[in-house]
Amino acid sequence: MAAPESAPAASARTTPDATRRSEKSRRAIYDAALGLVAEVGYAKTTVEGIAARAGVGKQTIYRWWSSKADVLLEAFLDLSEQAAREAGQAPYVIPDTGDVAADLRAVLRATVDQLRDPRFEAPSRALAAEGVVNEQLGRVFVAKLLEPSLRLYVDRLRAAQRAGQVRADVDPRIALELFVSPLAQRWLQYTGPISHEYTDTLVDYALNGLAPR
Amino acid sequence: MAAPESAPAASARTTPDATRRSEKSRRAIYDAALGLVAEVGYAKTTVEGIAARAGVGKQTIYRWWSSKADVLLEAFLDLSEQAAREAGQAPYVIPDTGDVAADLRAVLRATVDQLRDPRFEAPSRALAAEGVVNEQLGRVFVAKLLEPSLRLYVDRLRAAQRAGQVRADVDPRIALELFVSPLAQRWLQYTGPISHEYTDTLVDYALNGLAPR
Amino acid sequence: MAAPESAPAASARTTPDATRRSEKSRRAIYDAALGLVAEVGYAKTTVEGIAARAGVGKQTIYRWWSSKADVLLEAFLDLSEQAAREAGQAPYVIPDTGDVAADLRAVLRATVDQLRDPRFEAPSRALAAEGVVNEQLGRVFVAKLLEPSLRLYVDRLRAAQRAGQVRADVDPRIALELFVSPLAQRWLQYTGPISHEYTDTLVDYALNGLAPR
Amino acid sequence: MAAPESAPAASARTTPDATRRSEKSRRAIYDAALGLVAEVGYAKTTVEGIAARAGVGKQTIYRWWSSKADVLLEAFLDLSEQAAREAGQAPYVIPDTGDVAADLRAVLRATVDQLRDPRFEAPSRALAAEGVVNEQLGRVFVAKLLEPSLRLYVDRLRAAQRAGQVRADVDPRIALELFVSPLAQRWLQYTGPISHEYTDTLVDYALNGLAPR
DNA sequence: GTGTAAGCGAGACGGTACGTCTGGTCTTCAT
DNA sequence: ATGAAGACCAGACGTACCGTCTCGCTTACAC
Repeated sequence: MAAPESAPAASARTTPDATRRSEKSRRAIYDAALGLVAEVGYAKTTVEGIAARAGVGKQTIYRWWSSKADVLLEAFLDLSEQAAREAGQAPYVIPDTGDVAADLRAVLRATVDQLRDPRFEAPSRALAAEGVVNEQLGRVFVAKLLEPSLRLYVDRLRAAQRAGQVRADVDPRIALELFVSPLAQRWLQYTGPISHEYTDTLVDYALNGLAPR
Repeated sequence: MAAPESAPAASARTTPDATRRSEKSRRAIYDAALGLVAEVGYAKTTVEGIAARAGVGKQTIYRWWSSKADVLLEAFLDLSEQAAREAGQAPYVIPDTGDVAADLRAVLRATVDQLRDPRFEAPSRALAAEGVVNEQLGRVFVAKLLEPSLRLYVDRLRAAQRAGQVRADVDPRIALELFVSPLAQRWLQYTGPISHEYTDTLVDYALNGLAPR
Repeated sequence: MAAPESAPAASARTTPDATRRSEKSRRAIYDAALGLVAEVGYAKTTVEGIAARAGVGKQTIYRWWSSKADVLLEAFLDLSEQAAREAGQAPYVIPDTGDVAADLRAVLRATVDQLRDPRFEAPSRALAAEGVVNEQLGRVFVAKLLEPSLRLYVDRLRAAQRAGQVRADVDPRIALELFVSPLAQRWLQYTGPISHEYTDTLVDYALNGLAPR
Repeated sequence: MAAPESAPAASARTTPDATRRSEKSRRAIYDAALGLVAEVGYAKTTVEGIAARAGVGKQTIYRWWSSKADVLLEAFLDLSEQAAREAGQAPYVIPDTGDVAADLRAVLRATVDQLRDPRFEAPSRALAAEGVVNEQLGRVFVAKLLEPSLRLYVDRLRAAQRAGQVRADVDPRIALELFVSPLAQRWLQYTGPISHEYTDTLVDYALNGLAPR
């Protein structure tokens, strides 16, 4: 009797051959997806609309992705990688000038600026929202996009611990949330305005504590 | 002068008469909406489905609400009020035992417990997600549900300032974010596990600061 | 044994008290119904629309009539009676000048003129159409509106038989259809144009026969 | 000057491609439409019902037809063609035995039988009714279904004229109405019963005239 | 003259169907 | 065999009316 695995197309719907994949279509789909999300928002972006704008058949999308969220996630990952490459030599690290407070202030100010970049705003907000409600996507979003950035904070805080600027007993992964999460929540949930002063204040409070010294 | 038309309302599509509203239908719609969101999730909850489960005509929903999100928001507000009433005498205030650290730990532990209550989880997550992407709803969600709770922290922190347990120069509205936002983000975005130890740690870090004293 | 009729409200849904009926509303409903049918056609005329235009509650319509068709039928009957009263003393009879051919030509010419009166056209066409598909209404329509007119032809043809102008062995009720039905069909089904010449021809063919003499 | 939009179709909502049309769906829709009209009547037949019974999406109906009446008209035309093909060799002509009276009696008797065939009754009555009130449909109904049949009478009457059995000066198109229209009216409007005796009588009256000879 | 019980205007209600839109699948043809 | 195109089944959308059911509010008859 035949091995249960060797059947070419028993259960699965004949996995497509990735080597024949059209790179042009993939790019066009990414561009269309990001463009539509930026222009009309995530909810009004449809697979049909992406296909039409990309000049692609719907099946070409469904062949390679499972859903609108999936397309957008990959498109956004691609955009991020691209942006990272463009950023060039100043890459995946938080500067270490020796003054952890100043360094954190600087990187948070840069984050504030990026959160306001309309190129990123719509898709990242859309993905974050979908991730809230779609746990599977949310975890991928966090793992692929959020955690890599948070890891930089962990590294910088560890260096600060070695330099004696941060208590040795704090868990850096938790510590970073004291200034990152407030910014994230204000951005995501409109719970308050975002500004350089605000993030500066967060760094101050977090490092020095709310209690008097 | 003879008015040719007695119609008073020019633009609106004849606002319904709220005094004749069926309380029974309203309750049935709330229950159906919350039930469906809990069972099949927000995305698969439809107005048609809510109407069917509530034993109500679709028009009765569209007469009083403008969208699925609107129904769910009100349903959840109602649920919250109801829960608050049931909770009884221990209501809208954070206890003040004189030890601000202990008080914050206690209330955050209670919040952790509530976030895990399946009765609240699905609808509040759904509303939060919708609020991320739908600014109008998001602002209502924050104003009606989030801010009232945050205000309690502001009050407690101010008392702590008066008692000399919190620096007089900190802005309580920002300060509270140091322990509230991390919890919120972990819950919303699955960026990490939630536990009593975790929130205890947040309170410690926030009050004492990350820097050595 | 109790009279089977006198029961006040056993099974029925409490028959309304006709003595208290509002004559003003009845008239307003007739006018609204005829007006709407004339303006937007039967299909787009709704009970709701009639009620709104008549300044009347929907229940006032459903209290006295069973359906849109029923309202319109009565409205049209009322209109016909009114028109008949206006027409004055020369009413329900076909003139008898002694020349049956001339008399039939005259009355058919008058019918042609009436069929073209826009005041009658829309409602009578609408009723006729509804009667085609709704047998109950159709029979009432025929009994109340059509048969009384046909009876006049029967009378006139009988007189002609007595005068020796029409074969004694023909059934007048069938004979009249030879000239009435063609006109009716052309009008109802758009199978051909309607004119005085046309009806004159019908009378000629019917009386003299198609076969050579 | 460059065209800002490549969209070729300005007004139309992208006409569907008829070459890709599903023949299976078309047949299923015809069958469902005729079946429903026969079973529950025209008024209670809905597009939704047709789609459901045909196992077809609603859009597939709206893609190819504009309304319920339109579907039914085509379905009925198709049915008629089919019936004609089945009828086979005995086709589109009225027999000519040399005796015009006998021939007309025979064909009218056949018509009576057909009018009572329940397979035809419901849809043709429904279409006729819709045609009364919807002029556009009515004219198509007449042109496609009625006139072709009437033409046969015209041909037969002309032959009778050549044979000297019908007056040379009568217009056959009008003459045929003397026996066809009465039957049509009785059937459509329930103005009287239909039988072979009745149509025999009509032929007699029409050929020989009402006046004594 | 006052009470009571209808009819009334109004319109909310549970429903059905409308005609449209989108999701995801399947089919056809060109490359 | 992939990809563009788009027809297909499915089903939710928000709207329009259906016929029923309260609501107050006039009437008008009975007391």
